[in-house]
Amino acid sequence: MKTRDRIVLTARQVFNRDGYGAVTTASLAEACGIAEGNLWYHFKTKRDLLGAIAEEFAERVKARLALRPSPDDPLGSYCVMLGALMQELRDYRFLYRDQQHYGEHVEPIASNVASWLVQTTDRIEAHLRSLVEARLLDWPASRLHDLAVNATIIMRYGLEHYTELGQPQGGVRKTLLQQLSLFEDRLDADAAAEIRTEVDRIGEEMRAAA
Amino acid sequence: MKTRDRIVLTARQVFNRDGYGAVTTASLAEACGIAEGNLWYHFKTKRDLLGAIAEEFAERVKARLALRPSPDDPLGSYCVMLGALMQELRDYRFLYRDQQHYGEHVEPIASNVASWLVQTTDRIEAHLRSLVEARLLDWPASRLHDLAVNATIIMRYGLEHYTELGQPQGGVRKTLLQQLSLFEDRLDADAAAEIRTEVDRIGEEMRAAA
DNA sequence: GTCTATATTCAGATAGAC
DNA sequence: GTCTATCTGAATATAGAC
Repeated sequence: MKTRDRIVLTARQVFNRDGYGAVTTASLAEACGIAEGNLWYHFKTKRDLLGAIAEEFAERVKARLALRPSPDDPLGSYCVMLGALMQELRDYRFLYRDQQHYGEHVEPIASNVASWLVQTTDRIEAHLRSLVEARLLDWPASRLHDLAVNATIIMRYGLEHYTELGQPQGGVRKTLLQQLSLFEDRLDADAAAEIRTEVDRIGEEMRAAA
Repeated sequence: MKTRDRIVLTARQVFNRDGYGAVTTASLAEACGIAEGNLWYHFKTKRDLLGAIAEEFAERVKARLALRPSPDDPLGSYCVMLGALMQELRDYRFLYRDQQHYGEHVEPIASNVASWLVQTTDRIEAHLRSLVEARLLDWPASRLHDLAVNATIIMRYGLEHYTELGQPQGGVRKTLLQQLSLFEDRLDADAAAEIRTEVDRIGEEMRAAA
């Protein structure tokens, strides 16, 4: 693996763990196993390194927003979207969390974050509507948007919530189950069981890769 | 107003606006209209100043957690709790938001935050149960806890959510309405109307005091 | 209690050898 | 491309006069 790529990867991990502001270039170089000066060869400023991570992030967001509901398999495609969203939230957690600290002017995030959030809710709403159309979910169309907004907030902040509770272990699974609780009672029983199975699988998979 | 109190008040405001880490002691002194050296007379370190704010905060949390449902007026006492919670979230926003940056070791927050959060959910659940018992809300007891957790997350992170959406104006009102959408369809129509009236009042009051 | 002047610390960044 | 040595600037904090 190229040194530059290793820096980007390592930086993302330590930023997620310790926070962008708390990570010094000295400690980052040590974590990468290179001299601090070498960092400045690959990235002219700490902010440039952040920009490289931000571009990676933008690609992931775009790919995730492309995950639309499939008419053949509304349940499966919904679960795929859930997995991609939670993985993104965990892998780029510091970007979601430390905005205040690294400042608001990191492109391409700054000019897109509001739009991405709107689209995220929009996709969630589309998936839920697809479940309604397949008669797996009994939910009035007029209240679908509110449900999607609630699901967005629960998932967006779920990991932070369980960390604050002092129970970060299995946060992905807990977050997804909490989101499910928004509408599980109106869900077809078999569909609910299938989602729960998928949630356990996603939670397990992401616990392993943590 | 004593200089010390003015420092604590001003610091809270600029920390909320700019973030704890982004506020330098120089800029804080300027905002207070005093010399920087004077700051060090009143507080030995920046962290001590943070501690003073944190103690104020702890008092507010305790007072808010004491707001239990009243059997005489379940609806009114619920609305009072909502108002107190949102005001606390807005007045001490940076404490909720910047934890990563100021570090986790600020007492009395560090050792209490998890417990406070549990109790917050517990109180919300008690208020909702009280609405159920008064037959104003139709909600199964078995799903009451999930509802309370969802309401907690929505309110805890609502202001951040609308800020991220680029729509911070009226965030308190929007957050409370979003929380209401979790269960409004199962709520007695008159009760729902009364809550909406109160939400508008709280939102207006807190917009004025911003 | 409040001020001005100064000290300390350290993170971010540069220079130049290898 | 990587290293060591060094610089700069800003933020926190101290000293001591008023």
